[in-house]
Amino acid sequence: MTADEKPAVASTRLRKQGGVALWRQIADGIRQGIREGVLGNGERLPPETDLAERFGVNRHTVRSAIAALVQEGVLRAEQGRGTFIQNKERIVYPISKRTRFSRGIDGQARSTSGRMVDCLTEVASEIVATMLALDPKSPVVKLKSVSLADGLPLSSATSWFDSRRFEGIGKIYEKTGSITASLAHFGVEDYTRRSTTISARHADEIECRLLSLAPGAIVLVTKAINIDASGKPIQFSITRFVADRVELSVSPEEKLEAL
Amino acid sequence: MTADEKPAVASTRLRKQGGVALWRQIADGIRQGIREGVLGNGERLPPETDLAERFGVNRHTVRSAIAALVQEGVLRAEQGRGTFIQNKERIVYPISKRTRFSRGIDGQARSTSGRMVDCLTEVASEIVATMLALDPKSPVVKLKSVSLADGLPLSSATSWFDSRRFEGIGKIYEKTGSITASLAHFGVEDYTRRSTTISARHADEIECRLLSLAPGAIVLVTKAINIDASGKPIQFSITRFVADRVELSVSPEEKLEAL
DNA sequence: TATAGATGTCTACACATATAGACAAATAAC
DNA sequence: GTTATTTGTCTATATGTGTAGACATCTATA
Repeated sequence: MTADEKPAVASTRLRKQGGVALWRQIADGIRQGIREGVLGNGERLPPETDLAERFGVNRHTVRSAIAALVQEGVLRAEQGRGTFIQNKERIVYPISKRTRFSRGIDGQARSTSGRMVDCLTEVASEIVATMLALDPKSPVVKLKSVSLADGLPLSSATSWFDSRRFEGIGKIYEKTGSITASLAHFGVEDYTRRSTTISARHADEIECRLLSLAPGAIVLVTKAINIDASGKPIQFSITRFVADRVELSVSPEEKLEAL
Repeated sequence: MTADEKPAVASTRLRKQGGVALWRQIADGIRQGIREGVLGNGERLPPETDLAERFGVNRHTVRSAIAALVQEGVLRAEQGRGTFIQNKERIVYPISKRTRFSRGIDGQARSTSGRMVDCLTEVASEIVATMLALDPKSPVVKLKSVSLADGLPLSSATSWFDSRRFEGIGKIYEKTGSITASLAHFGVEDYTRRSTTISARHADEIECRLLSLAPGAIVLVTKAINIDASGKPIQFSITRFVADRVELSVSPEEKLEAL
């Protein structure tokens, strides 16, 4: 245990003049290193001078990065002692034929909840009408919500439902905080996922505010269609997951459960 | 056609002091707008003065953003005429039980190819050994490759194979440019995907170089295990997709084909 | 108590980013 | 040809980012 210690924080070489400040690249790097389990909860980060040398930058630059992460709640700095990890594991969110929010992250977080942000009835756009197999310009309910795990925002979702079939679903969701429970209220005993597409991009200002993210954060975007037992689409939703806190897992179907 | 025109480019409000330069945020915004189909191929971008007003920044800042996108090949600027979209559709990459690269994006690109970057035999890390169900420290073949569609880099993958079973797979892949063909060479008639996890992060310097990306670009990272007909893991791979050029699609299993 | 090691604060300077304004050069329409 | 529109280039200035060094302050330990 004398020569070279464990890497602790990966130092992939950084680049200037790319429009992304060095301190932000370093902050992202440290955050990612933590989420990938290089450093565990409560452990001490290497000293600022070490990090500066490792990343090949000035100590002040590292301090800017740390300051940002402290602001985010990822790190905790104590003068004279060091800087420590203040953190949770990245939650694995399974995507399968029977994807459900609360069931999916069950056991990974102490508490989960959904909060309604907005709900209104509107005329279906072309895309929404297609996704829900409705006539063009049918009335639809648009429900925007935020899901939390242990009090931290995990995702923000916008869902569309056939207004004629699910009128007032917003109020039910507001009470229950669960899509599954809300659909059950309208007689949907079971539903399955027909398709999911996944992409990734930077979070915009609204998402940053809604999900408590730092500028430049990444969101995983899923577009999904849920169908009822008869195969009719009942929900089209676009969900934005906080990429730093979530990992999507595409598993084989739960074959037996459907019987 | 007098009052308000179509939005053309979404102008979600920008933020300073976030460590990400305004011109980069604008570049990302325009690029995303294009990929989401707000503006079609060959169409003209609004004039720089308009964009500057729309984004609430100086014209020079917009010009920096456009310059970056021209460098990337997303836009083409012509003095006196305007700035035009120079673009391809985002390719949909399906992930299912029978995921295969060339088959997946078939029809979406005129040509697809795989190029080997590196191949070496190493001792399995703990993770790789677990994923391939091998004894700890077994010898494994590590194969790094880049996949292209129409000549543009689409993804970069690192795959591990049991060295005892697939010795020399690197040379076969180098010739064929196809994992499926290479596996077939070792008697693997068929294989299926057991699991896939998906996450997203910023590309590091190596990935930027390998995939011709601008700094700050996003990669979709999938970790997947493929198994043979008997259920034994034969390939563990980490693939980094260019988020701007790819959308992952999680579809229901192709039920009948397996019969 | 003294010392080493860690974070916190300050100054000074170089370079990148953003704003502001003016004008040149190419294109299209009249 | 003239004009309006649009991209390209230049200067100047203010602010943000990164480097460099010095020193203060807190903590743990000898």
